[in-house]
Amino acid sequence: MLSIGELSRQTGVKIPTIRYYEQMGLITAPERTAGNQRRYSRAGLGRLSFIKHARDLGLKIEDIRELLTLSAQPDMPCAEANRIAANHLAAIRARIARLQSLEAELARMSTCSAENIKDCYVIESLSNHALCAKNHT
Amino acid sequence: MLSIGELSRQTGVKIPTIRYYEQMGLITAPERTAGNQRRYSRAGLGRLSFIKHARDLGLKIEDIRELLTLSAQPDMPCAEANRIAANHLAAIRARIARLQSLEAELARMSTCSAENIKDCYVIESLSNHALCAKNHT
DNA sequence: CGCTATATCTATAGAAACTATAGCTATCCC
DNA sequence: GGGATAGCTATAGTTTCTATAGATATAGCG
Repeated sequence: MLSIGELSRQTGVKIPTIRYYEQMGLITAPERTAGNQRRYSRAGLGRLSFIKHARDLGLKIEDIRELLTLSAQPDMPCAEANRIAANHLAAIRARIARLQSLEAELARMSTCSAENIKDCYVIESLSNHALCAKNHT
Repeated sequence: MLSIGELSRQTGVKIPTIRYYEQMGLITAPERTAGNQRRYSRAGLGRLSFIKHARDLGLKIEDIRELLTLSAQPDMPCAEANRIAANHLAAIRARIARLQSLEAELARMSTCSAENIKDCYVIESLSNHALCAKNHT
């Protein structure tokens, strides 16, 4: 049985965020001690880790809720889970592409050695329109 | 002179967002028509594009405010702008790495052809802890 | 010129996903 | 048993927008 603090340490999810998730119905309310403190089981840890992963990977709370609902029904076909994953795949590939062009741009920028702002790559680069259509979503 | 709607179309920033930026002091209040509607100059378009770029690239509003302030002082050294860019570079490289491992994971996931949830990659992958330390920030 | 469809205006509220605060209560450890 | 540390609830604040309502302006057409 884990206290909320331990659960937080083990999952990397902050304490108020755990309580927030409980309030949002993403995790089920855990047992309480006689003194009203939350005590989490191993299953609770697993579920929160699942949520943490999914959040880190950019899934929205509502998507996660769907996945959790799905995963609670082990005999349903997994097409729906696939759909959710595939949706995110497209979005994520777009993000990667954008970030990579940004990376190049920033790398160039941060080597700028101009003496003053008017010749600074950073400013110029952010002002420059030429690459908009290609680089941004 | 551009109306707010045209400015929105040309920059891809939504109208309420433009007004929000004005309220936040990121862009200066533009001229108004006799009937009190905003009319933007070419300079206004440039500035909003700058902001749009920076936001797309993940800079926080406060960072952008700093950059805008800096760029208004063309004789300052650009070390500060460099610092901001370099800061973001590290963060962005980390994000790219994470997203790439996610991409692989999702790509694998979304090819899942299990008949039902209990064998579905998507669910399993999100439940699996083994790769946490490596894949997530 | 007048009319109507479309665009803007302000002010306010709501959304998403947390994060922080205040004031009070449990637990743990020596 | 007494104090440090951790947890409780409820509420408010943060960030970056987005939506709505009700009123006004502007543009295009005949």
